[in-house]
Amino acid sequence: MPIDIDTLNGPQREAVVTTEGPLLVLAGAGSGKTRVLTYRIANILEQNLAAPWEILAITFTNKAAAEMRERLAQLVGTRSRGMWVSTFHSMCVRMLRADAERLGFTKNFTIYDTDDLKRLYKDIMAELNIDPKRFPVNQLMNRISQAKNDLVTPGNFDAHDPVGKVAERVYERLQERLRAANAFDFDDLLLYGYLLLKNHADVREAYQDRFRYLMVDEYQDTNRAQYAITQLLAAKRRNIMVVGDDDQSIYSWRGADLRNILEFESDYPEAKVVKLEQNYRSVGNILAAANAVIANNQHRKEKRLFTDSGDGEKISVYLATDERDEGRWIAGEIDRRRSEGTSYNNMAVFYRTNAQSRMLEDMLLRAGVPYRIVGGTRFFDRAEIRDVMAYLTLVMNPADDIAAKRVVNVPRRGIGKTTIERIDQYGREMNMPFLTAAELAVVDPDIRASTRNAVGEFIQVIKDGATYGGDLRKVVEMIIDKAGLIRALQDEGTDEARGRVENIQEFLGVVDEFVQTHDAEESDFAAPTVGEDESVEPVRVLRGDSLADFIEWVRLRTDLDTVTEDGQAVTLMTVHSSKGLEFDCVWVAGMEETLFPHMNSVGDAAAVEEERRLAYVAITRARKRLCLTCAQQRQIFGQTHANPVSRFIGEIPSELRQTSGLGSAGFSGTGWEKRGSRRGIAGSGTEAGEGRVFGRSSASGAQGRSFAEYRAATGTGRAAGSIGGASRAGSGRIGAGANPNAGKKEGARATFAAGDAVDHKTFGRGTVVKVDGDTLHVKFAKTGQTKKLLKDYAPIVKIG
DNA sequence: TCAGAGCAACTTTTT
DNA sequence: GTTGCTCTGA
Ligand SMILES: Nc1ncnc2c1ncn2[C@@H]1O[C@H](COP(=O)(O)OP(=O)(O)OP(=O)(O)O)[C@@H](O)[C@H]1O
Repeated sequence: MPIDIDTLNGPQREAVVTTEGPLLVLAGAGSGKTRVLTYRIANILEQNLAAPWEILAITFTNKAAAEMRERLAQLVGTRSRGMWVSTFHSMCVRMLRADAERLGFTKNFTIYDTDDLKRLYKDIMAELNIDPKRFPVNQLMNRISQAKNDLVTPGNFDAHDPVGKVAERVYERLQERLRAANAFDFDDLLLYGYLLLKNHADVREAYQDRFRYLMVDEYQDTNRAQYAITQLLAAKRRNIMVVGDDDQSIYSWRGADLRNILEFESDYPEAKVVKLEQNYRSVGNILAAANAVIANNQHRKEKRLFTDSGDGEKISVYLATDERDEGRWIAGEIDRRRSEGTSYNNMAVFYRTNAQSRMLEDMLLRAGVPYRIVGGTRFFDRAEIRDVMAYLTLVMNPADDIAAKRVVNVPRRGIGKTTIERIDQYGREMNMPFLTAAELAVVDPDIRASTRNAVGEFIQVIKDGATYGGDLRKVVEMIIDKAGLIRALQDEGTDEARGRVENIQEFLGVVDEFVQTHDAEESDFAAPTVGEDESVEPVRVLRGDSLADFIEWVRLRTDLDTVTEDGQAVTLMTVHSSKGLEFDCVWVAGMEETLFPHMNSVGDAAAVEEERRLAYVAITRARKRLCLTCAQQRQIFGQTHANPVSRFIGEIPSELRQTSGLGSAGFSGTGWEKRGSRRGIAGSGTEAGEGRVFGRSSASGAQGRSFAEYRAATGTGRAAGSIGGASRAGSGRIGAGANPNAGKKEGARATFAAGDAVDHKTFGRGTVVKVDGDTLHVKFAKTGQTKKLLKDYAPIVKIG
């Protein structure tokens, strides 16, 4: 089946058939860059110019990678199987797994996320006697992260300011500690990936020989490390295609450097440049607005961008009185669009900062609009899940001190701060991992016998864990069991503990999901090895049967990766997360000065330009309809601020806009949005036990989303089906609107009376014991306490 | 050694 | 509005 390049326009086709030599596609939003890249790969495969293992495609997120793989499968069927389509970070993990020893690490290294890393920083700062008051951890972390992204190693770190001097010391110690723990942080993946290629010529050549074709999407947001890796990989064959839009560069704070794409032509003087000028995504008005806004940036390459589709509706601007009104209006509009036939999946609400999601969530909840949130607290960030992960990690990598210290006394074994400190210090003096030092502590007569026993017990859990074999799910279950994590929680007997147990059990569901989505068909080609025969097809490695694979998968997973078409729900996310996506209807909330553009950026011309690019990204995600909202006043930090309307709104020509709000104009309420009345969604009651009305687990308190919600959002392909009823039940409860139709009519205008069963977003289920004007007295089952709540404000709905 | 209370700083954006 | 830290009393 030849691929159908007739659906492409002239320049797109040109890019697709230009298979040899460097190629730059620099083009505006929605012009089909990603599509071109995908078709180009399909074409290369179709023409037998390269085998699938000889092609490397880099995307910005894992989700984008998965989508591209899927798209390729549609185009060329099974031929694309096993191809390396991944993010820079994932690719580096693979490279490092193959050759970790060269860098003084072992294959079973751990990847530290921000939370782990912060612990390590605090540890180091205590060790080096650095006062976190004078030198904030975050500041040091940023500084060092920046250095890593710029490929500055501790030896080259040359700072003269006070913070820099301190950072220099911390950086040096950090790398020592990470190496000792056999761990990489996110930035290290790139840094060491680069160093591996740079310093080991034979390894570098193996990669250069393997990959005949190299393609990088979203090239405008690559940082120095990613750029350098790309350069090294492409150096030999120079068959590199990069795709991007300088107007969509929004990650400079993470080290992304526009020069990488702007200077592509000087890096590769023989490069062919293709411009795409037709936008296939948005209607005329939206495109005109985007063009007008971005034109205000001084430092950019002028680009033409047109569309053949009609003007469409005007851009609607809603001036809300406050953030509550804003959310309420958006919910109402979503409802309206939905009744006009747009599915929830084709709608999205964006915001500049994660903190803004709270009010939006609350209002959608009241409106009965199902939503899913991208970002914020993740399921895997919950304490109990992190504990489980720490045990698993430790079994795989006993040198991981952060993990060891995290769970040495979880569940409570009576190992206190003093003992931990003692073991830690001994370990550091003797230059050995915490776990080894702990082993010696078992025979240390200076430590109480009971404590020594407890330490011995802990070590045994880890040692036994390493001997378990077979089925991944079984292994994980056995480790959890041996550690006694569930038992300890059950003994607590509180509702909160029960919620945690539930989460751990749901975590086991994640393991199943992982195993099922990583079957033999999904296996990837093994990493290149030194001296391999180019003509022989590399073996394909199943990356889904080991603890190491699972842990890596969890670590590199982001919430964005969980956005699927499964279930009907509106998507809520930051503008940053929306890059590369598209929706029929888009609402952008918080279009105010100091929020968007953010106050930290105002006053710095370059930063304002980046904010404007961000606005450009937001606007260009919309296919048919765009609404921008702002609030006259808004609570930030618990204080009320009155901010002017964002300059970006003013930059949209007024004839393209239609303004409403501030009072009543343009809003036809239906009654539910009034304070005090609401459409509670009586739980569809699919889950055994307590039905959850809210997206958060009522049993486990307010931290993070419930797994049910998470899973609903994940429900990837086949896994969703195989989890079966549970999964479907889950997807019915993404966010608020359990069943999109439920509660729509009859649930409206709920008032409260004594005896009503209610569900509170934070406190869970309860019963109204008394109604006192606007004040409800609710007795909550979980705490047994009675709380006074203002019925107009509390996130509460009537159930049953 | 540990739990709970009280308090402080926090939020710009993420692989 | 929350999360993580310190302090205190048992
Ligand atoms: N030649 C074409 N004919 C019809 N539709 C097209 C064509 N090219 C692209 N599209 C559609 O336009 C939309 C945008 O394409 P794509 O996501 O590849 O653009 P992009 O340039 O990568 O966008 P952005 O930079 O904004 O992420 C997609 O829905 C795609 O299917």
